[in-house]
Amino acid sequence: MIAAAAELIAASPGEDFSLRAVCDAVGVKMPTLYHFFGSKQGLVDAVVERGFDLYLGEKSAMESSGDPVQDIRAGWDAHVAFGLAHPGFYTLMYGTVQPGHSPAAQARPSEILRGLTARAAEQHRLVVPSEQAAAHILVTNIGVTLRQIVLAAPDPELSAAVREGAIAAITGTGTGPVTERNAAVAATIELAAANPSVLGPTQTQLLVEWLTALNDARRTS
Amino acid sequence: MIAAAAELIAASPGEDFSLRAVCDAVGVKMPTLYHFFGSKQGLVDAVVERGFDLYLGEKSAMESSGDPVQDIRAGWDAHVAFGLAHPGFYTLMYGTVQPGHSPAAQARPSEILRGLTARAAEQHRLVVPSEQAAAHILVTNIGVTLRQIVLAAPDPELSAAVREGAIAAITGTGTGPVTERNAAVAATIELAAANPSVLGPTQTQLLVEWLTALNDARRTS
DNA sequence: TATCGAATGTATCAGCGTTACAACAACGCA
DNA sequence: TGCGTTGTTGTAACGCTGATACATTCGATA
Repeated sequence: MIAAAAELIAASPGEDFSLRAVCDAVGVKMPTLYHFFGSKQGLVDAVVERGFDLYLGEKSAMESSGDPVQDIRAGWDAHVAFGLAHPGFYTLMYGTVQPGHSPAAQARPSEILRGLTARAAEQHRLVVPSEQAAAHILVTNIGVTLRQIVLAAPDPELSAAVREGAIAAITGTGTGPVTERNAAVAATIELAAANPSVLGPTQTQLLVEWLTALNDARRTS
Repeated sequence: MIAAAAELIAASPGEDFSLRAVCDAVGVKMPTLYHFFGSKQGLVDAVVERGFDLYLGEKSAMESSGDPVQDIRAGWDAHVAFGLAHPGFYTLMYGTVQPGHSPAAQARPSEILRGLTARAAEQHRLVVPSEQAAAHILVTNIGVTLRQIVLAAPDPELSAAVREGAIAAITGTGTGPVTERNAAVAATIELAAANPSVLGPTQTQLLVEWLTALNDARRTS
């Protein structure tokens, strides 16, 4: 039944859908639907929940690269790809505007993102608090995805530009503390992490560890 | 009549509104409304148009600072402020998801923004094409505004951080200039060489070699 | 004054989300 | 085997929605 509703939603993204159409598609009458979901919002919530399951299913399929910032990059692209592939779902998940009521299921992807920014913060690679970095990434990621859906015009170049801009903003490779001496180390870490093919993944990993140690020593001195 | 509709929309942002409620508020019957607006979407379009008029009215009240990037900053803040002040309007203007159909009135603010980025480009202050810079600013500005409305949690700090991140991304004050990155790597090499006790002499030497390779790879790319 | 078109009220339609109520099946228990 | 309880489903209806056909009124123009 959820599948039928999802199909109708996917068939006309952004449009509203009729409970009776869902019932007809399943071959059931309306009280049955109300017995299980209680209201239309209940059905929508169930569909959204399934949407997040689908999203997280796709996302968890990709293993971690070991580098949190690289994982943020991959997560960003997966986020955009999911939104463009399932605009109906995505609209319900992130595009519905009801001040105060935000789907509880949104917490799960946000938690993953916060985990990544927290790891990045542990490595002293963020120039803003971990929470704000996660919010920064999330809000720009949602913004670029929703905009592409609204305009019905995928723009991978814009998505990549916004992604790198956001990452640069939270890692401080450009904005604020350029004058600080350890900013140079932070920028170098980012440069190495963003180009793992130059030294190879293993040496890059080691390099990042060394630079982190160097940065820590500098901070404590 | 548009005012009455606007009032109802403002009264319950994100919610749908009833044409009959509008008619009752104005003291008129439905055929009158349909005579002037043709359909509900027609009324909504008229309200959106008025919303943009209001928005541009506020915006044009502030004079240009003479610096296009500073104007982009001011425009960003005005955009967010308008969205938070009139979430109902803003949702209709930028938050409705109907692939293919985007309000024509959106073109006006976008035109202003494109004018600013074009001026910035003339001054050689952008590292991306003028059009992409405008899209970058717009998409992040909308994203941060919509998100604050959805969460019903104004966050000026986040807005400012995203704003500076976006501006840094298009002006290249952070990510772009290769020379700056090379300078960062070079500075890190000096730092490591000056503190061989942190990693030990052998690892420090290896680190310097790697960083040199990384710097060369960056320079040639 | 006569006429035409714009503006407006009356009444109605199909469709929507939601619900009260009755009918039915499946189960534990005597 | 028979009974009652519980969970599920169909019938019918309510009030509301956006939208429309039709008759009517009003004002400007010729």
